[in-house]
Amino acid sequence: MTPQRGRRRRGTKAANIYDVAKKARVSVFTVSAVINKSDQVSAALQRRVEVAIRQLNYRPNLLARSLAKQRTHTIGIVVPDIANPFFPLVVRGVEDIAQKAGYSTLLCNSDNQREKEEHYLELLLSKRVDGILLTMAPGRLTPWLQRMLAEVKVPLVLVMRTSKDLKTDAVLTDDYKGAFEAVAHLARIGHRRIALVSGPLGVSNGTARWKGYREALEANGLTCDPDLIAEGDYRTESGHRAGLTLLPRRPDAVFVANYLMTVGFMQAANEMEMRCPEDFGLVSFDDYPWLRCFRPRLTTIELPKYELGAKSAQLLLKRISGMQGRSTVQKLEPQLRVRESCGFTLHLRNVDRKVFPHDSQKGKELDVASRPTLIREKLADDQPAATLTRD
Amino acid sequence: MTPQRGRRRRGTKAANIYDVAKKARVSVFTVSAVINKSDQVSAALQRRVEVAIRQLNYRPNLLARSLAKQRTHTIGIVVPDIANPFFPLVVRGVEDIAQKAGYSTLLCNSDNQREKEEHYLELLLSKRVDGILLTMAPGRLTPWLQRMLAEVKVPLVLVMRTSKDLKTDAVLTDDYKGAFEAVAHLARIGHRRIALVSGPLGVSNGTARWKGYREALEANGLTCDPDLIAEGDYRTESGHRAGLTLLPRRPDAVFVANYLMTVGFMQAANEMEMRCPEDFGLVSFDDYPWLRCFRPRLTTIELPKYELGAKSAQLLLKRISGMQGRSTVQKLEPQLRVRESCGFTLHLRNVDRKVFPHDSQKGKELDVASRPTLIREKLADDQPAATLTRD
DNA sequence: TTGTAGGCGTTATCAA
DNA sequence: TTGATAACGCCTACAA
Repeated sequence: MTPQRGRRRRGTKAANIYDVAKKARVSVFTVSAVINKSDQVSAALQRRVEVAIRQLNYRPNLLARSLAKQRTHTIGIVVPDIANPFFPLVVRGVEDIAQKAGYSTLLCNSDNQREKEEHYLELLLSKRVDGILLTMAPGRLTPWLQRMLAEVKVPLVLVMRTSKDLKTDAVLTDDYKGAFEAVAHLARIGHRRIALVSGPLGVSNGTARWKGYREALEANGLTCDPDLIAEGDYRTESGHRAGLTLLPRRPDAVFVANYLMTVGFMQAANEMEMRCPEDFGLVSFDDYPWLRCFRPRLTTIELPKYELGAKSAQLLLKRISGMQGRSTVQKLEPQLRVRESCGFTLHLRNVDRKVFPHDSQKGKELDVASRPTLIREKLADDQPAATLTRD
Repeated sequence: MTPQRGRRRRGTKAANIYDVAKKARVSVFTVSAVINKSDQVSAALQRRVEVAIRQLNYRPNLLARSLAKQRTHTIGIVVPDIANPFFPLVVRGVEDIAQKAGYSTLLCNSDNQREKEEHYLELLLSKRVDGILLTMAPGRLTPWLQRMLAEVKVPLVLVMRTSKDLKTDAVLTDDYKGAFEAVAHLARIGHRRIALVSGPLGVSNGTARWKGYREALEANGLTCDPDLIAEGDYRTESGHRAGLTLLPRRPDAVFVANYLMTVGFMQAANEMEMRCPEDFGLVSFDDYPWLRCFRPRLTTIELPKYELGAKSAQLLLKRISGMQGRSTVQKLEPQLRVRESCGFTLHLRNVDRKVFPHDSQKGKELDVASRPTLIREKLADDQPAATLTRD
């Protein structure tokens, strides 16, 4: 009993490969071969098929193809929140690489909630994506899911955060180092009471940045005062709360572990009528193009977001195409970008101005609240012990 | 000849519905009914099936389901660039609504290139998405694709930009009105030579904002000087170029049609050592939380980004579930947020200070370069002829 | 209530 | 080179 494909009510649905075959008076194999450019079709038939395809406005059904080939050419990416300005560039990096390789990207927002995350992971597995990129929510993975991910053998690459529960590939930024540099810089220019607005400690990079902070203090002979530490959740409001708590304790400076919390922190400072860098120095994590043109211009640790996404996707695609070998952890280099929120020039004024010939040439007062752009940048190039940019 | 489903080499591949059926000693129908909660299964069998599902770690293959049901429960969204800070919130709005309705979201970046966009649209059609959200690239749609979109009858909602070529639903912000308000505000506070950094005129909201600018000038008895207009492409670099071109012509103020271009523009101002609002007033389009805490605090036209995405998705889902009726155009309301970049207080200083009792109470000099937060906000509430927020 | 078998649109195997 | 036909995994009319 051969299936009676051809007898479809014409016009109502999209043409399929059988329709094309019939119209071109060939078999479905031939059509399939033409579609997949399998060159083992005579030129004559090839042309006939192509004509039929055009006439019927035929478009291969990738769903059916995926089912047959057991390959969806789709990857899933689960991030906490695409609206957190950190992630768009990461996702863009992913999407660029994926699309070049013929893959589509399914986007999921977990809001850092384990439940949502697991829901999405299951969904992605059900959709039979070829691979998954994951920025894990805090907390531990359900053993359930953990087992499932292992059994199903879908390539999985962790992005930005690692997990004890998942022994897979990961692509990270070196957050320990970044935080260390940030705090070391603050210490170097004379700050003593350095506060921390930390990310959630349930997340690997939260603890990494926290550790960098602590060890940088230690390395600079400063003691770690618990009263100067506040744990946030990487969202604006937690930075705001941290500011309200910390600022009254009069730290010399503060290291804030991500951009959104810095925004909240600055908001708190505004409300309390405290100014940066006059009243407190600040180094923020994660840089954005617009930070160069608003004041106070933030001193930041730049994280290579696009590259992070791109590398993650590249690794994932390699795994998808069968690359074997132990799981890998790549760490990308962060970069200290010195501007004025750290209070650098504030200190310089009292210390040593002759280092900057450029300064006197300009014949201007070195006013922190104005735009000492060139001065700061010049200086950046001479900074030792840190990776700096010419911003 | 019944298909011999059951005889699969066990262990190597995921279990399917036949495996479950066999293990539970029932038919596939029963399994399917259980999976889809079709309640017409006796409790006993139901339990048997559920046990089998658990034992086999069975997970329905949504690919196969989609193929059978002709429904993928997936929508595609094509935006110019998710790394443009405008879009993440839009996408987030979409994703939230979609996921609540059981839909997944395929993300595509067109870079405003017709070619990429069309590539993605075709891909989405081939993937048989149930609907498409599209922020169109400049220029006209290929007649080819145009016809195809019509024939294939996939619900399509335009987001943020309309098109003459596509007679479908659209959800927009009222950009004409927003631009008008922005420029009218500048005129109202005394600026005469008002420049424009426009978006691409090949895009509907580019021309809408441009028109708003022109008519606001007219309404305020100002003439439109072509030398004070620069067309950008919504990206940072074009704003930078516009700044280098426009600033030497000494406009009183400038209206910049989106945030990224404002960033570029401010960068140019920095390089030219010109200050905002002292040397030029500025109103930017599109607001962000962090604009409240860096100086100059930008006066902006806020666009409801999240809502834009959410409404688009809602409309799309309705169409997907069969809603009939003529195509719709929804316009969301923009909102003027007065801060200091427009030069408001600068003018106030010379005009009328008594309006602000709060000011004198504070016993402070009204210094534009510092943080006249409360003053500005107070004032905002009294502003007529514009939708304002208490920021 | 449960089972059977055809259909969804491809790919892939095996003959011819 | 081509053709016929069995997977792929699920849904669902129709039968029992």
